[in-house]
Parts: sequence; structure tokens; C-alpha cells
Amino acid sequence: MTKILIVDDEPDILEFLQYNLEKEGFEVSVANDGEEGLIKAHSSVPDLIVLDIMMPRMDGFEVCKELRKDPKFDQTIITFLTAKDEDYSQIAALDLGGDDFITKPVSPRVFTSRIKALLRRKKSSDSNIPDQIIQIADLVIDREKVLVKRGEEKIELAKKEFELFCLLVGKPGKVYTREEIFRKVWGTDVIVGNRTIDVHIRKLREKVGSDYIKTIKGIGYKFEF
Amino acid sequence: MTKILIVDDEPDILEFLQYNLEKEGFEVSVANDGEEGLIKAHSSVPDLIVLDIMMPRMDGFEVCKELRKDPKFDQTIITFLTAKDEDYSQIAALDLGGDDFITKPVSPRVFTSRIKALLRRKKSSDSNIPDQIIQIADLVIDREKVLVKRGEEKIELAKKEFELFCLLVGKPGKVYTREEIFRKVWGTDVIVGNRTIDVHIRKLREKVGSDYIKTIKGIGYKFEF
DNA sequence: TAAATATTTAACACTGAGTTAATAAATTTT
DNA sequence: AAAATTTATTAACTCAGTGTTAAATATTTA
Repeated sequence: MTKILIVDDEPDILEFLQYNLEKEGFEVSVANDGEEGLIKAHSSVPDLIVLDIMMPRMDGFEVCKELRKDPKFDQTIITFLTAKDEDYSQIAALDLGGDDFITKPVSPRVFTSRIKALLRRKKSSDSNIPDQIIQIADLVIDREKVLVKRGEEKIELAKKEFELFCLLVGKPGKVYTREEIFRKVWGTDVIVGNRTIDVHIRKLREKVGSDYIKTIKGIGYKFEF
Repeated sequence: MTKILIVDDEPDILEFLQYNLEKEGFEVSVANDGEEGLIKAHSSVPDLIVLDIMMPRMDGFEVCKELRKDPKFDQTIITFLTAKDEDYSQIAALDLGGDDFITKPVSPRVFTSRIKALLRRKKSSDSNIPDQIIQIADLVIDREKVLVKRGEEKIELAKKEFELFCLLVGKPGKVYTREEIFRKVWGTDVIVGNRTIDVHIRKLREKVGSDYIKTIKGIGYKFEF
């Protein structure tokens, strides 16, 4: 059963959307504001979340940003809902990890078909496209299997090591600052001491070889081959 | 926590804006004139500054100009506030390094959403938009990779060298005074001896070639090809 | 639960980027 | 052309930033 969560502070719209989606056979839950939305999202882990942008206290963008911090919503589609006259930048929304942008008012037909299209897109990407395998230099990095190989030799990395390595390998040559690394590997709310990155870098160098990761003093680290 | 500074000489407006922004969860400080604004900006380094243009003694444009001299405000968004009937050229404002232009009177909703939109824009540009690659003469300067290439040869520059080089390359032909270079590369709070720039210029010439950087005696340096 | 593994902290060593200082060279002013 | 000013060069020094190691926590696994 496909679960959908709708978050909107206007009861009329909530009811309207819920009615139309349930008619199509979806399992629909609703929330009246951003915080309630977050809570319900965490408890039910929906396949798709419809987020109104303009809400008191916590707007849709913030909810989205919160959700995207948690990997358990990696597979969850998020679509924003906005009044036609609010001129929010759609780009900003998509940057935050939104998948679509629906403008109010919207007809039931258009709405449900947009939702279905999104779910289709997800389903196909779920099952068909294999998780990407990066081949670079003499390394193979398999995100899905959490595995690094050099030639035939398997290199086992711990979680954090792997995440850090993936980040660097993701854009070879790009210098990641310590701050950037903290944000992207550890997240904004975790605070760790400033030798932590070095230690992880050291272990990576020890395991995958010391030639790949280069220090740019005063700036950060990069992957190079 | 997102810090916002509002600078306006009209107490009513100040209070109105402060109230609405605090309601949205921002950390708001206020100043009654341009000079106080500058002082408070320097002490708190806000994420966003709202500047009334029409103020006694020091107007918003001047404040903006002052702020933009200091690289510590490079990441700070500045938005101007103006009465509908004052027909200031918005272009002038944006030239001075302003990011937006809000016309009074303004509804709380519109005001807060404009502010939020600006902050979002900043946040996304922080992380997403790839850094630009400059191609000039036979050089390629890649800010993201912190790398300079001449042909196929990689030239490795240290942090300060790279920053200095980027500054000069950013506007080829423009002569940067020593003062300007200090401000933009070292920042206003760092004080270093006056031979420091020469030494860095020397290293740059040694690494990238002595033809690119030209000394304009008594004035400063420029990049030329 | 204990054992194994992963992650973080803390303490100290090391390195070179950045700076200074001293002197030489170039340019401008007198 | 001498004096004054500004920039170039060189080498030595200093410390912020990084590397390393081992021990302390946290987390996962058996």
C-alpha cells in the first residue's frame, strides 16, 4: 500500500486532497502544520509527502530540510504545494531535496495524475537503475555494497570512512573544506572535535593507499589520482 | 540561528520589522542610524542586513559601501528598504553590493517571505552551484579544485597565493592597491607587515610565470596577459 | 551479557605556509 | 646625481594546521 502524507494548515485543502487521493486507493494521513508533519512522517515513513510551503511556525521548506537530514526518507518523494501568486523560487525548493512543485489551485485530476507520475518515476528508479558504481583510477566503489576494490583486492571500510571516501571520490579534484566535510558526512547537529577528520583521513590512506587523498593545507582535502 | 540586523531611523518601522522577524524565529538586532548599524554589524556579523536608504548623517548606500569593503561580510545579504515614492535607482543599489530592494509600505507576510527567500538563495548558493572556472591567457583557474593549470601542467598554489591570484585574475587589467589586496585577501582584522604582499607576489611569479603580474609602482599590482 | 568493532578524544610531534626582517635593486623626487 | 621612496629578493623564524598514536567511548555483533 502506498502511503501519502499531506501537510497543510488550511483544513479545506487538506480535506480536498485527502478525499481525492483516498479515492485513488492511497493510504493518506494528514497534518495541520510543519511540526505535526515531521512527527507523522517519522512514525509512518510515507512514500510521498505533500508539503504546503506557506505555514505558520515552520514552513514547508524547513520541514523538507529536516526530513532530508534523515536517510530513512531518502526514498521518500517530497512535493511542494504553493499558491500561484507566491513567487517562491522553484529552484530553491528543488535544491532542498524536493521532487516537484504543485501550484494551487489545482484540479483533482491534475493533482492525482501528478502524484501518480511521481510515484511511477520513483518505482522505476527503485527497481531498475542499479546503485551507481564508481570506477576511478584503479578503484571500484560500490555504494550499494559499501565496498571498495582495488583490482581484485577488497578493501573494507567502516561506515564513516566509506561516507567520507564517497564524498571525496564523488568529485575528484574538488577540494572539500573541513567544514564542508563535517556538514556532509557528520551533519549539522553532530559536533565532534577537530582531529576527527584527520584520523579518518589517516585510516583511509592506510586502507586504500596514501596516494589518493591529498591535503591542501589551510583549505581541506581532495581525491586525486 | 540566523541573525538579522535592521537599520532604520524610524522607531515605528524598526519595531514593526523586528516583531515580525522575531515571530519567525530569527535573532534580530536593530540600529537607529547608519553608524550604529555599522558598529553592530561588525560586532555580530549578521547573516542578513536590512538597510533603510533615507537616514540622516549616513544613508543606507554608504553603510552598504562600507560593509562591502570588509570581506567578513562577503556572505552577508544586504537588502535595502525604501519608500515607494523615493525613486532611487535600484541599479545603483545593486552595484553597491545590495542583494534586494524592498519597498515600503510592506505587509508582514510579504516582508518575511522576501527575507526567507533571500536567505534560501544564499544557503543554496553556498553549497550547490559549482564554482566557476576561469580561463584566461593560457591559464585555467579552478576555484573548486583550488588549482591553476598552464596547459597540462598543474601549478600548485598555497592558500594565500591562490586567493591573491584569484583576486587579480578576477578583473584582468584592474590595478589593485596594496590596501585593497590586504582588505580582500587578508581581511580587516589581520594586520601584517607591508612586505608580505611583495613576497607573495614573488612566489606567484615564480610559480605561474613572471609575465602575468605587473607592478604599477606607487599604486599596486595587476594581472595582465 | 560480553566481545568485537567503530568512532571520537586527547596528547604530542611535525611540517611548511605565512610572515618578518634585513639587504639589494629599481624608480621617483629633490 | 644624491636622497628618498618604493619594490624585489633572500633567508630565517614562527606557529597554525596537520599527522600520528594510543587510549577512551560508543556502537554493533555474537
